[in-house]
Amino acid sequence: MSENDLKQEVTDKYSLRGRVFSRLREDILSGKYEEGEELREVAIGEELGVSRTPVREAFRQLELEGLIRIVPNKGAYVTGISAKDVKDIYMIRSRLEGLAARWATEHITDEQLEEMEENVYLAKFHAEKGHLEQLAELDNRFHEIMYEASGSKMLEHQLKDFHQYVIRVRKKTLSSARGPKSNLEHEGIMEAIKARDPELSEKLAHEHIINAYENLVKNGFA
Amino acid sequence: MSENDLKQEVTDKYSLRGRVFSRLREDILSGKYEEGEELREVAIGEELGVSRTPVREAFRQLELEGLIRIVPNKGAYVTGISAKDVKDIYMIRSRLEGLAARWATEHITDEQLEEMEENVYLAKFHAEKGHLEQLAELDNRFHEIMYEASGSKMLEHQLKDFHQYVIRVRKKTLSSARGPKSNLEHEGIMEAIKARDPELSEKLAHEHIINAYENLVKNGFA
DNA sequence: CTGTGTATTATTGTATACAATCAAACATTT
DNA sequence: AAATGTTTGATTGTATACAATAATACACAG
Repeated sequence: MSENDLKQEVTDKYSLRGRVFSRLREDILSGKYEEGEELREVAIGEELGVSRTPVREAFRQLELEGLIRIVPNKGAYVTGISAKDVKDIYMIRSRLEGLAARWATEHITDEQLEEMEENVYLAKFHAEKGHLEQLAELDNRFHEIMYEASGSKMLEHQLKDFHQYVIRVRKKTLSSARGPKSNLEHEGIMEAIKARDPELSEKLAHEHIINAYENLVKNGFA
Repeated sequence: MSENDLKQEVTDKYSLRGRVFSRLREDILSGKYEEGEELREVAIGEELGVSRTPVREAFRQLELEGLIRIVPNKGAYVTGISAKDVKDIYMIRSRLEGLAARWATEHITDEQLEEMEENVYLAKFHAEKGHLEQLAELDNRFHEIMYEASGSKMLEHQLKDFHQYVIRVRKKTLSSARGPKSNLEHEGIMEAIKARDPELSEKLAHEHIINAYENLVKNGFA
């Protein structure tokens, strides 16, 4: 719910521009458009059945989201992320996720905690079955719950912005099978939150992201 | 230099849209347009002598920057920042500035270190003279140097995004005279960087932002 | 007088027409 | 043949015209 809360502000999915924005966003993150590829206004417009105007406006937004780079009078190009960028992102996230965990410890509601428990429980099931797809989905959701539980729109916004990069990186590394271990760490964070121990939850959430990054490196990411 | 580096990508100051964007940004941050005020496309366009098209595109960008909020089919409104938002921003910044200081310790160049020393030295002078305007300017610049010295475009981008909020808050509190104390803390951070002590520089930079926030609260910010 | 429905008007959303810019192919000169 | 100038086509930048939407004022029924 709160997922859409923020997004709708920005994407406005009932306007053409909003639909173009969402669609392009998806297509870039899913890898349909590759790094460095040029996006032409008319081509995109024709493909989606709209004029250049909404496409251009969507471009401006995608640029600020960091997904494309617009060179004046030339064109729009899908941005690449360097290995250094990825490392920086994970390090920044490690700090912010720690903060989110701390705040979640202080503000989480009973409903949110319940969803978290359900999430961890379900993930354990899918981990045993080897359902990587569902596992990735639950992983994403776990973090979102924590962002929402932090009670900070500002922090939630920041972290969700980063999340798109994480998705892109996952596509590249073909979602390495860290699932089970990741879920164990989620459980640890959750227990710290339940125990109302902000110090511990922050520490664990911080380490969780560091571990995720190290796994990424181990699995051959540049 | 690197200041414009990032900004130009986004603002493109030689296009009408870029000029509209920069101008509106300034006007909102300077307080010309107040919180909640509605911005009409034609009115802004007429004032700046351009059509609605570049204005609309600028609006989309300002929305993602968090300066205005666009309600579909209704209008664009200057966003307000709540006391809670300000607190969250400072807490988030405290983490990220700490990280910036740590990375700066590892990557700072001789030139950057020199500019930092000059900055602290000059600030000491202006602090004695009571030149609040220059002091604020040098304060901003100190942080920018640190961002640049961090060697991380990602982190630099994040922190500069937040900076606009800091400017807005300053306008509200009429820049309380924390100048001298702040500069002393800058000096401490710089010394830690010079001593190549990432642990210490991170800790000091972190505390620096916390102190800035507490001063804000003490000086009557809600 | 109150509440509801309708017309009016202002404003945003989208499409299109025109201007400016850039890149590449071609021609021209040395 | 190499370097430079020029034309051409494609693409973005901007302005304007038209469509859709929302808020307001007003009329009218109860």
